[in-house]
Amino acid sequence: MSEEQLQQDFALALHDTARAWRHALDRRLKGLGLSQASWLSIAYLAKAPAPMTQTELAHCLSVEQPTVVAMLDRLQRAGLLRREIDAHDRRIRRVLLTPEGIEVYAEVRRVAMDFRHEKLKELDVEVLRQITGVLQQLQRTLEDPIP
Amino acid sequence: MSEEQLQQDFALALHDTARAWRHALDRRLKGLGLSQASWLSIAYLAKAPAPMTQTELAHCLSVEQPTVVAMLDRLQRAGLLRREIDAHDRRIRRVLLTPEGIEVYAEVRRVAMDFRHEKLKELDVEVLRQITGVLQQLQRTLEDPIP
DNA sequence: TGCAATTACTTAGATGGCTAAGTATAAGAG
DNA sequence: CTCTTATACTTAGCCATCTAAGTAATTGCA
Repeated sequence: MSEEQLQQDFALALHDTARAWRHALDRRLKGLGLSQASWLSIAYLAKAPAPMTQTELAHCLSVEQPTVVAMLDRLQRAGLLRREIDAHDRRIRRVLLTPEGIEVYAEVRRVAMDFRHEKLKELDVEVLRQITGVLQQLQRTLEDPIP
Repeated sequence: MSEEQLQQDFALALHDTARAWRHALDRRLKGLGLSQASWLSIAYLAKAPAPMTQTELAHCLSVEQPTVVAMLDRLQRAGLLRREIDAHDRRIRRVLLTPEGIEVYAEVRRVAMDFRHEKLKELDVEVLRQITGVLQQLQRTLEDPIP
């Protein structure tokens, strides 16, 4: 197989596997009414030591601000969080999970952890570590603004 | 690092790297007015030995039929393809690239190939081969309807 | 042969991503 | 102190994906 063909296969496998992962996890989370993106938002909010701003959340998730706005709108409608205007800077909204949001996070966290374990347990730990490292390095290369 | 943490890091790296790849390639293709998904559709259509049906294209791309419908609507509006009702089965629309579509494919193919080479050339071929294999295997596991 | 089931495509409406442009507020330069 | 600039969020509008439900045409069984 030519190097060119291999590079094409890799690009396709990266794309398809990421989608298959998201899709399979979304199906698993469907009963809880949350998709992977929503869950990730809630996870970062739950783990933060203090209420985050929307911009901080956008950085954590590596998405743009309007994406966060829409996501929070949905989660707020679902009663899982609320926004509070910062006391010292009226431009800033701090995002807080509601008790219901905290509860949902606990359940979803377990489901996601089980899912990862179930899908990855067959893989050798060293292989997984190596692949993770290569992907992280590739990600940095891709985000390099030079290209 | 615990195995659990490693699995979490892998899941995140898979998701983020796939998005970074798509994003970087989309930026590169923007001058040509095509996103990665559009380009992939055109590539399959260009390489097919005979005009494909929309269902066949959906299978190639591993997406659902409505996704293909929307994609083809856009590409048709852009003048890159047309649909023709099959002579023997009036339910079927065969998709044909226009001369302009064929031209665009030739350009985009070169850009995508250069992009892949540029981003992956630093990686050892054997490592790339191994990762591709693991991702493909994982994808099959994820698509397994059992879970 | 005729109607039920299947198949191919479309429409409707949701999620999740983007860019570009708008609004409100704070910070800083002069 | 004022006016420009920068920051935080929102809105508007697009692309890509999904599921569910609808339409048109064919297949196939009784």
